Amino acid sequence: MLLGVNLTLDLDSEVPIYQQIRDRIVEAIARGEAEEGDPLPSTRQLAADFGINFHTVNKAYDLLRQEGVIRVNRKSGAVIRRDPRSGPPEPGFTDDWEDRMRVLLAEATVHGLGGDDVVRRCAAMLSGFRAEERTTR
Amino acid sequence: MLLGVNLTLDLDSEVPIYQQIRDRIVEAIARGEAEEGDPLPSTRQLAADFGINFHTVNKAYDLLRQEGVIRVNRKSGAVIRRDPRSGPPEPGFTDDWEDRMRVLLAEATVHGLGGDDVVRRCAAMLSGFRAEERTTR
Amino acid sequence: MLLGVNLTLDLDSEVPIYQQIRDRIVEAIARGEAEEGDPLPSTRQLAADFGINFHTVNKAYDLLRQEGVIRVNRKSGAVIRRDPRSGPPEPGFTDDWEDRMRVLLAEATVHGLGGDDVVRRCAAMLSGFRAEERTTR
Amino acid sequence: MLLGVNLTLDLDSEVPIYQQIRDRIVEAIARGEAEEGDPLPSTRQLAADFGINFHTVNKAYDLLRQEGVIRVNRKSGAVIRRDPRSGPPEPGFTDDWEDRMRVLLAEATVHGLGGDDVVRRCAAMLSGFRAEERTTR
DNA sequence: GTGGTCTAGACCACG
DNA sequence: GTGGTCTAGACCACA
Repeated sequence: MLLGVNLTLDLDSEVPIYQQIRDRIVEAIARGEAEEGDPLPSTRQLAADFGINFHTVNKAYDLLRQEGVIRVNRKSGAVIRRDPRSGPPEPGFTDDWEDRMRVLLAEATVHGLGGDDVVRRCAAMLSGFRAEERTTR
Repeated sequence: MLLGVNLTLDLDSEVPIYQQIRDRIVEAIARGEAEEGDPLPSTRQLAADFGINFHTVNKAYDLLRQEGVIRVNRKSGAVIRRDPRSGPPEPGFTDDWEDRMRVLLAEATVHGLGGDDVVRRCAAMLSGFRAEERTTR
Repeated sequence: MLLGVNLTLDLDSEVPIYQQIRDRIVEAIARGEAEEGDPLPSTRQLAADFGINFHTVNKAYDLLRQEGVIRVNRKSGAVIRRDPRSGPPEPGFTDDWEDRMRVLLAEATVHGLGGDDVVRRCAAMLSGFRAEERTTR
Repeated sequence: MLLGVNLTLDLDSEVPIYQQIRDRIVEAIARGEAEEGDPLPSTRQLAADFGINFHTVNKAYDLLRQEGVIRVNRKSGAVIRRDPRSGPPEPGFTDDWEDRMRVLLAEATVHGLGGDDVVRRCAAMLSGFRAEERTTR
């Protein structure tokens, strides 16, 4: 699967570019567009595709490597490391994740999104991941 | 309701302090600890309580004001503007919120948190908000 | 304690400069020259002292942060996080450490350093740490 | 003694492959699995066994040759040069070795491994070498 | 004044 | 051809 060509970045966003790259790749893996062992574009290639500096891509890949999402091999570049359904999360991840989720849920609540509505939207997005997964495979 | 005394900030976190203040206040409102019209602590008061610069608190309040969560009067200071169940979210909010939620959900999926587990945790946190709400009123 | 002025770097070494900075700081902490909460020089300051780029120092500090050795605070810069005697090592550290130690011990053995000699030298270096610790405090 | 079949390499490790080969061979010699004059597998043979480039193996052997661990004859290939107990280390080796050991010991100290614990682990690994040595001969 | 981000370009290590 | 290191300088976010 050719990852990288279908990423959409907003170079003017306040969200750092390297963070956007990381987010898009995590989403792509969740959607099942890339599975364990699949290669990512080379840092310089991806940088050229988006007209950004390769160091920026490098930082995104390094972040993904620290998170255990990809492996970086000197020869073949970066490849997907984790399969979406490869066991329970690392201890420590869930706590941090719940903290961030709590803020996001509180925000929805404060802005008038009902609890049922929120849960429905989350479930929809999650099954959206699985639906794409079935299609692209 | 005395908001502010029970805020917990981590001055060494990588999350900006003004963001933490904003997050804690949003959470408190979601939990129903403050309703429309309730006053927030003065910026100088809150800054003194935590030994931080009052400009930092100012920035947090300004962010909340931009988000439509509080109103700032010259005389009476900052007060809660919205009630958690006072109507549907502003147009534009939901799109942005879903973008951020999608990243968080993808992250959970990639790290091996099952969709059912995720939905269950979200629902639990949301009903946690409502439970506290009932108690504190 | 003024850390940084007494670091010695070899800019021509094959060992990356950022790695040398990291190593020297770890050694200084082991020797007790800096304890929990002590500040490190600012990245730009340390870079200027050695005539190197601040990005290089940045990378060293980032490495130390990932290892849990320092905290990086937006206001006050980097400070020592771990105290040399603050509890057992993280799980996973020891395995990796033993792998590296095994190679070093094998190397000594192959080059004719006797096991007793090796153990004696290690013990001497370790008590050297403690001795300095006692002196500088 | 058939060296090479029991080497375990991690092609995805951040440690260069040639370095891993060198490390494994040094460990094998320390364990007494090979003594002075014993042949190493041919570079092409070893490369084929692991599906790696034979230049990589070449680099590892060249490194070992520079370190004085093996001799390379045009005809008979690479053979072990030193016996683990064939005399004192070369001048210069010990200084360099102690520098690297100091870093490793400092790291253990900083991460909370006690000095006694460290010495005990080192002694255990060293006698592990000698135990295997006795068995395999 | 602190660290963080991004760009740009050079050189090296690895395989 | 791949990633890693280092340099250099600009601009921004945070407190």
